[in-house]
Amino acid sequence: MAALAGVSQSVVSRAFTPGSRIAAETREAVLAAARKLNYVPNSLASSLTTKRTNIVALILGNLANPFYVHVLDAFSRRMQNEGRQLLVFTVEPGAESDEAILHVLKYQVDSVILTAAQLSTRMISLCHDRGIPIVLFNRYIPGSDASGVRCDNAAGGRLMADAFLAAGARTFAMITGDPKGTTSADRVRGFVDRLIEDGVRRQDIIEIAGQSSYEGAASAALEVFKDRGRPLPDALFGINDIMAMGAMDALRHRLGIKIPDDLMVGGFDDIPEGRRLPYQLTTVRQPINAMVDETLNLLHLDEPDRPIDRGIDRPISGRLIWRNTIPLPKHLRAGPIEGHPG
Amino acid sequence: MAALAGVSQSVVSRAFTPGSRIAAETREAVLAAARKLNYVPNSLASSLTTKRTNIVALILGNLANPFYVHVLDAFSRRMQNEGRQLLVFTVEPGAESDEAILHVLKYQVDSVILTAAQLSTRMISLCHDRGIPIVLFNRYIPGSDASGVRCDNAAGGRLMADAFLAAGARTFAMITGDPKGTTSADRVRGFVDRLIEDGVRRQDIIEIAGQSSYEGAASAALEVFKDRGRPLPDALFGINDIMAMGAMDALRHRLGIKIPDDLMVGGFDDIPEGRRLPYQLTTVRQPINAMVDETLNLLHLDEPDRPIDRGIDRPISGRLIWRNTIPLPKHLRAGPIEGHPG
DNA sequence: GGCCAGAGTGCATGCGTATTCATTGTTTGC
DNA sequence: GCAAACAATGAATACGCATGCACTCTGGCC
Repeated sequence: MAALAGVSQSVVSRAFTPGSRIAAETREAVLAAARKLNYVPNSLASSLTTKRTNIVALILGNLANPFYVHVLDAFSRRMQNEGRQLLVFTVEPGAESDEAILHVLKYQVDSVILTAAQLSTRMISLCHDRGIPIVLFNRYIPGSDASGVRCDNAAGGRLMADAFLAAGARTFAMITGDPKGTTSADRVRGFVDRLIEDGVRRQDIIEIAGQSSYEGAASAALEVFKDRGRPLPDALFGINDIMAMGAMDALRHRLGIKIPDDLMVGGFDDIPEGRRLPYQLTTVRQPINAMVDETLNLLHLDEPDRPIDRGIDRPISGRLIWRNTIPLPKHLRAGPIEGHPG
Repeated sequence: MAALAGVSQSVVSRAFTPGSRIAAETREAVLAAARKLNYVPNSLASSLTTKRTNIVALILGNLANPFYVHVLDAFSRRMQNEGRQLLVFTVEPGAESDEAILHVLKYQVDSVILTAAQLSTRMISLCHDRGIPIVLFNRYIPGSDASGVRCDNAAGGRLMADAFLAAGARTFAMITGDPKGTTSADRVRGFVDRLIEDGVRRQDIIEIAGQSSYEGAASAALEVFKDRGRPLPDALFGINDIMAMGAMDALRHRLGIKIPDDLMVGGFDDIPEGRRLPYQLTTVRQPINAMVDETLNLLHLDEPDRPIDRGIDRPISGRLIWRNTIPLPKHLRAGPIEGHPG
């Protein structure tokens, strides 16, 4: 202990606690001594009394989707700026997060951000009972107590349908991911609803189910359209960008399909990878930064004693980003379009 | 405290400590009670006595390079299997990690894995003095006390030179990243040495420096070759896959260069993204799993009292993976080639 | 039947810090 | 100049758990 700096342990503690009763010069002296002795306070020991660890659990399910890498990056930076760190838990894509939560509890994290798969309501109340807020990122669990931040996926699906319709498409395919997740389902719902409203016939909308990954989408798309197994629709909606990219590559390079001439493609997320030259993917942008902000708001990390927000749902609107995989309709060609390269 | 299960606190502690003196049935009873009460031991409190937190710090510099995402994923899975978790620290690419280490110390991590940028020797001894091992992943700091695991980058550079030479290239460009890192420099050194040995003239090897990212490589490559600013060499060595991919896309889509007909391209890392159809990148594979294994070996997480390994350097050989960005020389066309799609 | 070994348990203490309370020294107000 | 308010500090305690030590109880042995 650095009480060898000539003061009591209490004073050392106060020196490192902003806003505590200590003379400015004493604090300086203690900090100087600490620097000399390479002393760093043990924040785990302090958590015994304060009940705050400044550790936030981030449960990740699918690092194969770059979207979640950017989410991780965004959270990590924001947390670090506020003196907190992320404890990362990896869960197999599609698996339950329940076991991960049990480990989370051992570490006394201040709160939990869940980007992965499913979570039983039992685990949610387990955390809530201990005063640990959970925020579901980009998913929600119907009827549960957990709060969530998400893109308004249904509205985003509608935006994509609008884009395709404006470009003249009348037959459609959707390539969808995890059937258990609400995210994919909501996007599909908004998309289909809008098409039906416009008079598209149900049989002109086919669904292709694949693993939620580049490779999953590539092989699923290939399976359906190879050997003229099915006539090509006008438009293909990838339920997220990485799947749209996988499908695009497979169809172009294996089947020689031209995009957007033979087939229009739309994605969802607006991951930076989708902007790259081989893709130039028209997509619905998820406002990651706004979603991260809103998540941090719901967590109320600075107000430990605040009662936990329960069951709050914060849908945030996405925006359509026009690029090259859907021909821009004439009436939109007037001014410069955001995200459009030329 | 769950001592309300009819036993003393010591017994509860022993029930959760494998190998401690406790009757099997007592343990069962305690665990049953714990389950009923949703009790989970506070592993931070126990760290006060045991000096083990089961937390390992992972310092990341560049999540924009998918290679490090895969590294993160691999470490996370391995750690979780052994009951440990990763505490993630994000550092600006190219920045010092010193400040991050200061934060690391607060959390009393069991050890540190560093994949980012530079670290002063002062910080290294700071950790070592506290018994915290550091392993540098894919980098080393000459003359320092820290141990490191890395791909044999110089040898890998030679492999790539071999491949280009075998395919008949005589003029070369390299697109390089972080000038402060040893990784890029070693690959360049091995590459150039081999070329010189083969009689290539120095003026036939140009170096293009860019930000170590897809976008950085794309714009750097474009800058050099646009408007016929320079004659195209026979071959381009991207110091890592993501940069090779960026350069490929820019040159193909902006300048209409055909790969490998107009220009051969080689990468380094063998990230899964490089296998995708638009790239089919010939590259040097970094054996991530072996490197992760070796890192865990050096950490000796199961032997806390073991003296820290100092200054150990573990270079692991990479392997050339032939795909489509370098034409396969005739004498290699006999059998099936690993990684080659057809 | 008496002794001893050993298993199983409880008690007490320590880990490093935050915080309450009491104490001391200092300043303000009249 | 004196009382009262106040600022700064130290002593003591609590946080949740691991662990050394002492104790009890059981069974085995001669």
